[in-house]
Amino acid sequence: MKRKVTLKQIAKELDVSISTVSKALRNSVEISEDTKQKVQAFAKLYNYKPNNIALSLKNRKTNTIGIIIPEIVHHFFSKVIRGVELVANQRGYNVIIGLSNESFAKEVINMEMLANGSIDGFIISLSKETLQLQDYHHFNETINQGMPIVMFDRVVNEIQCDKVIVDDFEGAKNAVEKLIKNECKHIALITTKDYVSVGRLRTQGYLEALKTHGQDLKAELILKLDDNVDYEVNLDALEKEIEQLFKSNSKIDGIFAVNELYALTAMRVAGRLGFRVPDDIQVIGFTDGVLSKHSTPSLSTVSQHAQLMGEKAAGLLIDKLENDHEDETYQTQIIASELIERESTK
Amino acid sequence: MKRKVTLKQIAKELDVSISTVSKALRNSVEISEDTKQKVQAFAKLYNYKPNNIALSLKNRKTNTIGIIIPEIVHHFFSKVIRGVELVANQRGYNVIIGLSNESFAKEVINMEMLANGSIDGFIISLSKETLQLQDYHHFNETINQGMPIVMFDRVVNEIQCDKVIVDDFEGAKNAVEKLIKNECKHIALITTKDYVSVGRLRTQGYLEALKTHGQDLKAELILKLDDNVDYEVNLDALEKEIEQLFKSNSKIDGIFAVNELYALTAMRVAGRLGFRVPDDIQVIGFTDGVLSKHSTPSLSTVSQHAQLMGEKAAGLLIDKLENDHEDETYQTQIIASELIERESTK
DNA sequence: TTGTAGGCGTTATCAT
DNA sequence: ATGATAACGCCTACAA
Repeated sequence: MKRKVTLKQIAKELDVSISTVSKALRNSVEISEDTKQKVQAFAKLYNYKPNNIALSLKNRKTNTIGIIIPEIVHHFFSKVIRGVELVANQRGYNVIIGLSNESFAKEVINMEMLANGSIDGFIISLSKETLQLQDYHHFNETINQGMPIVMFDRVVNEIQCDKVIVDDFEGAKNAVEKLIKNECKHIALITTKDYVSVGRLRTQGYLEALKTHGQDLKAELILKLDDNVDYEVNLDALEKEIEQLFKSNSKIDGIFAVNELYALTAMRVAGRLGFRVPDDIQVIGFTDGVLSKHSTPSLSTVSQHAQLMGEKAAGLLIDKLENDHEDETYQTQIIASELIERESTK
Repeated sequence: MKRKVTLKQIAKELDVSISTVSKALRNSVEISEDTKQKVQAFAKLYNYKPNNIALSLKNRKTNTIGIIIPEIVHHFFSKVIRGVELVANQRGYNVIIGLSNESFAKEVINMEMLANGSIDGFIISLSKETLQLQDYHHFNETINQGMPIVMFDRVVNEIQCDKVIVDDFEGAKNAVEKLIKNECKHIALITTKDYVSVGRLRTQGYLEALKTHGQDLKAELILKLDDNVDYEVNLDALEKEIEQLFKSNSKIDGIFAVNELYALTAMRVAGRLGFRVPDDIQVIGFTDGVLSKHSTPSLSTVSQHAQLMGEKAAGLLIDKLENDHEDETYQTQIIASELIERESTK
């Protein structure tokens, strides 16, 4: 077992100084052809590669970016990671991941762990708990220490940094307008409580669409669910809630749901109650998930272009990292959402 | 903007030496209570945290593990990552990801990038291209340099290292036996070409089950698909292949498919051809995916316990990293698969 | 053309 | 009780 070879070892073997080796390997004109040959041949033979850690310490630059997300077993987030990784790799960066698991404490710990020199900058989507607590001190501290942050999707005004978001408001509005155009007169909304920023914006889009098209807002058509309940493991509860919605509003002919699970469950419950999708009820969800495409009927959705978000976020971060003149201006890039029509709408 | 504070700066401010500060912060008995108080208070005030990179260089240990996988937008792999991250974090490690995107070249590049000091060890699942080329030099080189590797799921005998696999053979055999017990007489197999190790093992499990129960092996019941075609974006092609299978064997009453997509597509095609699942045809897939649970009818599957695989892999790796006495013995942990019965079987 | 020295931030060993 | 020094691996300004 041959350990990784260092400059020092090469220098010793060839009986020259460390700096000669270093220069020879970087093809410096200071070094004679002869020595260069010798050194380079030896280095190649022993497969010399500079030690990243030493370089990081010397250059005070790790060429690594940290991404903190609430959950990884989730299509949206894994697509974002793919985008981040793609751009990061192209530009010579590694990606280190931290999962907050929707917990404020884990988010803080993860960030502190990485902020101590391990990475050059963060890409982050806030945990639900952080959104509820509205405690953003760890972000501001990180930024104050000169470490740039790019936030995506779940962002918040209180933090001054670059952001990448999807146009939740417009996306929702378009979706609901589509339903209106398809002659839905009683469009229900299945959303989350307002502290989840994206849920709030999508709700606003729904309201705006109704208003624009002169449809009355009926409170009983709006179902606000507690996003802290894990309905994925507690499907029955979700179904009950939605069933309730249908029962108290027999005229519902359209549904806009702010995520995939709500939308699919709504379709299922509708089917069970004897409604036909899309004939009796049309449904649109808001998601990048796989289930929509494979469900029967397949679900029309507002796509968030998750991978693109990741690419943009990585691009913004690396631009900032590589721009010396500390740009103290922050931008928010808005990714256009896209309505993908499938079988659940006419 | 206050940059991260270092020992040096604290020493300067308090007019003591760097080593005094270092010792004081680690509560060394060598240092007077007085000085300790002063130093610790100051450190706390300026939120001093040791620089990870400097520690890594000094200790020749990064406390970071690298995970190289073919794809991240995939339930199985993201669950594995979650498991790895969970254990890694518990034991004080970070996780850095590299995506091979099923490409041999990217796998090699990613590994070389990380092997130069950035991490202490690897967790890897081979890319399809690597499996085809059967070129494993990069793994052996890494191992030779003293960097431990743990492989999971897509493993290969040629590489000597710890491994975590699911019992593909047994899992497949059990699934097919379930179909046999449910009185299927003509069980089709939808699988991949043999170079994908897991595909091969699952195929063998199918064959074994038939043999054990005295069912004849009929070549026309086996559909071997080219796993290089991305059927996810080319669903039509997949449907055609499967339709062909049905058409040439009108008596098929059971299907075992080695992944989720094949199984779901088979169900859909079966439905379209007028068969009813599970009454006319029973179907079992092999996967940890979400689609199975949410499809109609929901799909019975062999679960791989992906997260557990990740946890085990991380545990094995960290054990090896923290055991000085270079254990030159390697173990292969086999995770028991589990047949999850849903609506696609009786 | 080659080598020396200093520094990135930390800790450990060995003086004082 | 405190401090100087060396080392981890690398690079580079400056000597020789």
